[in-house]
Amino acid sequence: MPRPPARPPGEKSTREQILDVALELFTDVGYEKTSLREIAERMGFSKAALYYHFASKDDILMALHMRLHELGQEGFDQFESGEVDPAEWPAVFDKIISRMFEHRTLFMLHVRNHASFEKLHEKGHEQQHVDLEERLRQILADDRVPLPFRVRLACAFGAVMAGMLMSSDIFSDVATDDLSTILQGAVRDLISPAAVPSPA
Amino acid sequence: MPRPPARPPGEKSTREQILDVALELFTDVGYEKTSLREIAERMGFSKAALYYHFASKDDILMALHMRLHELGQEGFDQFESGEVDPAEWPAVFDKIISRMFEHRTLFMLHVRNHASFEKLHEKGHEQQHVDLEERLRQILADDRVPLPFRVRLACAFGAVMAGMLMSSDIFSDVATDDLSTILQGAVRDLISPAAVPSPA
DNA sequence: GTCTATATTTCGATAGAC
DNA sequence: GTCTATCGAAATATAGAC
Repeated sequence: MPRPPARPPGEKSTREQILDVALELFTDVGYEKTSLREIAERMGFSKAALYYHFASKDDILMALHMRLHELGQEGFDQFESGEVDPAEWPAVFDKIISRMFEHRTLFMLHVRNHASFEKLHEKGHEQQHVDLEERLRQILADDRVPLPFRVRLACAFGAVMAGMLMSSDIFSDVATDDLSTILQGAVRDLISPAAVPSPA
Repeated sequence: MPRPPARPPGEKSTREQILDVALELFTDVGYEKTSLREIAERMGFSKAALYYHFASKDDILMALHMRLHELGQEGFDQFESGEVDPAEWPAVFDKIISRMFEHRTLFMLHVRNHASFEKLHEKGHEQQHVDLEERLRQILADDRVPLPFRVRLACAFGAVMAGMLMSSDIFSDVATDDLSTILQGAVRDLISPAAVPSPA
């Protein structure tokens, strides 16, 4: 079989470098507004060269989608395995928040380009994988969990997103560890069982 | 002076109708992906007719920006007027959440098209008004307020956003009043003074 | 206020040489 | 793996009639 590497260790493949550049541009310029010419320019080669590494522009976006998807698998597996025990959620969330922080750009990419990702889903790019967003949707729609709890769970994700968003902006001075700790405390107040009134 | 109306009461002007259509399309298709042809089609007239009501595509987006901006003025004025008394914030937030809920699409438009709005700001579309986002930024950057509190304030906005996002999706069955109440409770847990540990 | 027709630009994608 | 050159599609915007 063909062996791809023969690359100095610790050095990224051209393909991965393209994805890094695309991630940055797509996130703060927007997917539609970012042209392949712009990506190629930053990479130091021509637009056509991109087509050696990716079949299309959509293909680049899809590759970034997979990055997040693989990341999310582990996190969500913890959530869904076994029974839903709300008492455990804060602890589980602590880990999830840390992981989200490490790859916050990836999350922001999705928030900021929601429409483009939906188009991707509709088009021929059918994949047999269960979408990350779809899994969250299922958890939030689970009738066995009281509604206030589920809403607060959604809020928790939103809160972390907002914190991450600001971390690269207003709170950029603050150490990410401190920020992460504050966020964990906030999420605890949101979804710890004591905070959620049980329905009548 | 010229008088515009002569329109049956309760009926919206063509300009406002265009904005309504644009708001919907920009929000769930995306600003860049939405073509003027698509807007015109829904309006029942041709693309060129749009240019009678708006100078450019950007001009439509700007008009929608102003809608949110006017909305935000009142809310933020409460926040900034007088001293910053954290004890009052939860009460103030209750009102703000209600207002945000009424116009949630407008907020989602901004979240989902952040890059496009930034472009608008850079371009020649200089306006003398203080941007809504800029005002929030200033509040969150105010050193007189302890950091954990400010981060939690950011979280509160994120939480409400997430709740609103889901309200048109997973929680679409739930009455908006119920949802609003749950959100208010969640925000209280996030930013009530008791919840925030005072710094050492 | 709305139309048809068209100018202009930009972009994604392909072909084929090296 | 990267290049130059180019095609074809689609979009914004304008001109001028009605």
